[in-house]
Amino acid sequence: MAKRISLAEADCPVARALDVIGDRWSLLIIRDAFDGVRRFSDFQSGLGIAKGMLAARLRDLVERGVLATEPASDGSVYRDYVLTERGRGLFLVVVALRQWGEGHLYQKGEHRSRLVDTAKNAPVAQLELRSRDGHVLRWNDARVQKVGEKSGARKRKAAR
Amino acid sequence: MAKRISLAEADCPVARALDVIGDRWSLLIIRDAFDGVRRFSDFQSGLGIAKGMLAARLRDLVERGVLATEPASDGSVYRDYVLTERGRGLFLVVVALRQWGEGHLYQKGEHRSRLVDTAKNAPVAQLELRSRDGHVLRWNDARVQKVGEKSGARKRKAAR
DNA sequence: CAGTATCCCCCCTGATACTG
DNA sequence: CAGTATCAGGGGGGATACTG
Repeated sequence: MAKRISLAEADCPVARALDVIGDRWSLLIIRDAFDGVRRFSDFQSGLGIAKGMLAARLRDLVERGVLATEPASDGSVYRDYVLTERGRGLFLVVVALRQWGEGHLYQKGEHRSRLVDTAKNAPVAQLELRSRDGHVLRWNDARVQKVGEKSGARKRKAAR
Repeated sequence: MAKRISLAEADCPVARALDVIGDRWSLLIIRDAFDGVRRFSDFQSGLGIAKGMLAARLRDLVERGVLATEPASDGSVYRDYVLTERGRGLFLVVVALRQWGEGHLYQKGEHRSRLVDTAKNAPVAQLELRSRDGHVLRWNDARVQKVGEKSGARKRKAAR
């Protein structure tokens, strides 16, 4: 009894997303994958995660189509773990988390890192939500509606 | 032995963020808080979460400064749970997750919801990472550097 | 190096019952 | 309604040993 509730079929994209990457380790693995980490031991030493845990998380992420295995790029007998298209789609999630962490989870004077635009080498990249005509949207400006729903129904971001 | 590793002091903003909201429920609670949910039972019925779990998660989120309690707005003896400044900072995280879930976790033809700009009532809001001069950054365009670090050191998104 | 296997503890998680 | 208390199961999570 008391089986863990699956969010995979929830009628909310946020819930479905959390069903896939809503745990302590998955997004850290994905963050490292964005950094170019591909090998088991590199994930393991970088994260300080137990090998069994790492193997389980990698297996799940592959199973859910976020990562894929391919023959090792260096010709060894082992596998590389690389982001799929679906996995690369998580880029903005990682950036958003990073931005929040930088802005809200450090003490004054503590060491921190920052996203930079490699073209300009300018440390200024900033994640923003914009409407199509270019103005920045804040929390109060955005709501959720069902696709195709007419503007009459005034639900506030229901999406349940 | 084998104590759970805390990520709270990790030297990576993503890890710190996950230490706070890296679990199955926190971001769903926060999503509902953005929707205007403030009461215990509203969270509970909306999420289908066990009461004990919900109480624990709410307590943690308050403890970590994401939510705050205040006297109930309707004058009852109970408390409301509202987002703090820090909590509101998670808006883009929720939006990013939503966007990813919408784009990658639904079958064709399945029902889905969408973010809209309430000013225009246009269902087109899109999260993007832009450099300060306005061009959209993709994964390959962004790296992480330590604050103040000169452009010499060519680490790819180290941030460890 | 890249895992698998095993052990084991703790805590996450849900269910139910109880209180004011 | 808004929780707290308690229970029970399973799996997260780490450590270590083992295999190819």
